[in-house]
Amino acid sequence: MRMSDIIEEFIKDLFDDGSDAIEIQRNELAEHFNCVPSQINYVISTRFKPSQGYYVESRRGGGGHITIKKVNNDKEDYIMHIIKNIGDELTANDVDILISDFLSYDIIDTKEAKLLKVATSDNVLKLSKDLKDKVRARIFKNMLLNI
Amino acid sequence: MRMSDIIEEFIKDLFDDGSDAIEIQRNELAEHFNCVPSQINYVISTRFKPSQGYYVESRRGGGGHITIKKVNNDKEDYIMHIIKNIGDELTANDVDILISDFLSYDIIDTKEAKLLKVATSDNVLKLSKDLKDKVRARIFKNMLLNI
DNA sequence: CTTTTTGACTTTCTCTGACTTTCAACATAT
DNA sequence: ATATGTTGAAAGTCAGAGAAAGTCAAAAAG
Repeated sequence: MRMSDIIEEFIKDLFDDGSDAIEIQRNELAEHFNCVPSQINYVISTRFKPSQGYYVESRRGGGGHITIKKVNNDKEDYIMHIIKNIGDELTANDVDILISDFLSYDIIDTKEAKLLKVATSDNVLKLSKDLKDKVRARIFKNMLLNI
Repeated sequence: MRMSDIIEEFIKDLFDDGSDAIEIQRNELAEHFNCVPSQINYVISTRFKPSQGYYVESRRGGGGHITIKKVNNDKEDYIMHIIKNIGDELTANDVDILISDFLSYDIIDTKEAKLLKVATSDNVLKLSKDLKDKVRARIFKNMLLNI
């Protein structure tokens, strides 16, 4: 079996504890596998591309490291699923419930939550009941699509 | 973990009581972390730059010290200024112009831009002309307040 | 030919210490 | 009493050493 495949597998196993980001040290890992450090770069650039669902960051210098994040696209699936299930109308209360769900599933961050909430709040819309819930549904779904 | 990161964190924790300015003594801090004093300068110059929202002053000599102030960059002032100058109504075109200004001044990022735009677009609001521009103005201003 | 492996060279970030500058307090001379 | 000099206690600067990671092209393997 190829070195690269072994290293790939090793790195992927690091995600097994359920964390969505792991950190490695290039030299340390290279030493562990008895290969040159740049082999690690090779593995990362061929096996942990964005198109494969990973996002990579790094820092050089003393205490430097490489961080690999798993970007789960279940997020998008989940959002699409929600959007499909939101009808033509949405109350402010519905929005609150959805937002707190999203937050607890890490679908959105707190800033996005605030924006969603404020853009769809009764005070901001200030429309008649029948219009309000319809406009709110449209704004909410369209914003979600862009998160 | 790097020395610099630890010192950075320590200093940032000093702000935790809500104060917007803290004072340290370079030598004392260096001693506390068992590093050379100039390491403190390094941390300050790399982690407490104006672009990161901090303003630093110091005094040498007996009883000298370093003061670090948290400055809310004029980003907020600018946003407030804009909000005040937006009237009761706002067209989709106005929004486009404002958004591209914000982007070029780094007041918002592209994601926020998308959310602002989508939440205020004609297609999403789908309201009569007179209502539309009023609702749009309210949504836009309130979202801006939360960015 | 394509993918993998290797290593020489580069870039970035951190840490350190020697040397410099500034300030306040105290001392001395006019 | 005022001005000047001295000293010690800070903080500042800067360049070099060290610690990672990045790049790229040649060699090797498949």
